[in-house]
Amino acid sequence: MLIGELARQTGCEVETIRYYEREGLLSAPQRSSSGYRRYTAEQLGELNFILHCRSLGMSLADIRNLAAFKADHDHDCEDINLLIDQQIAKVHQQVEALRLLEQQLLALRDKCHESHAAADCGILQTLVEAAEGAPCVCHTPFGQDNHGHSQDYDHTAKKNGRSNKDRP
Amino acid sequence: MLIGELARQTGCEVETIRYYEREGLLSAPQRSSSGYRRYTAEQLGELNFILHCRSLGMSLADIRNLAAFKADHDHDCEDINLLIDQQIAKVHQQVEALRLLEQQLLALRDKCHESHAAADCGILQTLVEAAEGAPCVCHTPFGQDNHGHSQDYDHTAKKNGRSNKDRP
DNA sequence: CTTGACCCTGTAGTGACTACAGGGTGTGCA
DNA sequence: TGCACACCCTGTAGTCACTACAGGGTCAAG
Ligand SMILES: [Zn+2]
Ligand SMILES: [Zn+2]
Ligand SMILES: [Zn+2]
Ligand SMILES: [Zn+2]
Repeated sequence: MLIGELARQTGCEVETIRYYEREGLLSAPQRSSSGYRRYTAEQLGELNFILHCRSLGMSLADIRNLAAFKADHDHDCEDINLLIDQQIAKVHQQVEALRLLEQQLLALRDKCHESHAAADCGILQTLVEAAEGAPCVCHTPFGQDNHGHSQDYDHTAKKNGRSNKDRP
Repeated sequence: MLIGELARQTGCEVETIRYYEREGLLSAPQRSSSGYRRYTAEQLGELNFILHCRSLGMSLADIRNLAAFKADHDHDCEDINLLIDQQIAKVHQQVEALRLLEQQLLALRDKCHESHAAADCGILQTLVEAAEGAPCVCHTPFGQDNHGHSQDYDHTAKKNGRSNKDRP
């Protein structure tokens, strides 16, 4: 099977397959005399495994780990569970963050109903005033006194909690 | 005000401020004789505006547009509403996609309860069998006959209805 | 013998930053 | 005066998971 056929069977693009090989996720296939990649059913399974994991939102690093666990049959599956649990936690946090975001955007959207000049637009006014330190519908949940607003939408929280001196 | 002070007041990192200037989001400040950037209260507001919009999940391109609308006072605010509505739609789609993802991960997690060898792990078995074409708990919602599974987790959907990488 | 579909490698681009390298500037203290 | 040290500058390259070429080679059909 050539790469184009594998791409057709998996729904994965040719360049992505080559990328996975470069990244060491997909084992390097045999080559024809002219250098064409020749795939077997085994590699079809390998690629489907990767695509399945990707569809569950796993990073390529996670998938590499998972593939290593898969190869090491006697290894305890505790690490697999940990990986899945971390993935669940990550996704859950993202859901929560995005739900909050949606509420904030809806509150902001509610500031403008009918068409008018930008200078009078409640949305723009809210954004400009918030930039000057005023409380805003989007980041002031419910009649909350909000001094020093600019520190409140903690954009550093998105990274990992604290920002300044963290080194990965 | 030098760049470090602006960073302290906004909670934005120095390199990010320079990045915003390079990207044309923040107007270029005056320079001291030695080339140091000197910021005024106006630019503090500009930066807070950007950070506020970023905290609402807007892209830098959206923020650039919004800033242009802000400058053009007589422009109709219809475009602003459109931008916000699109942002809401985008976030909503992400929430839905991630909620589905969470359910899929929980279903998969449910395949393993107690610690055992990787070879016997229900999670790994599910993933391997799914790669071979079998239906899987994560992508077969409810006793559904699922032939040709590999086409089902439509990885192309990520292009339009983006999955999880947007909000790290 | 040409057309066109397919294959190869290698490089560069995406978004929104982050992390240096390698240098210059300004202030306080002995 | 010398020096430490905090801060500033530019420019480049890295992150992640691809995607998009450029510029070439291979192969079967007509
Ligand atoms: Zn309006
Ligand atoms: Zn707000
Ligand atoms: Zn298990
Ligand atoms: Zn599945």
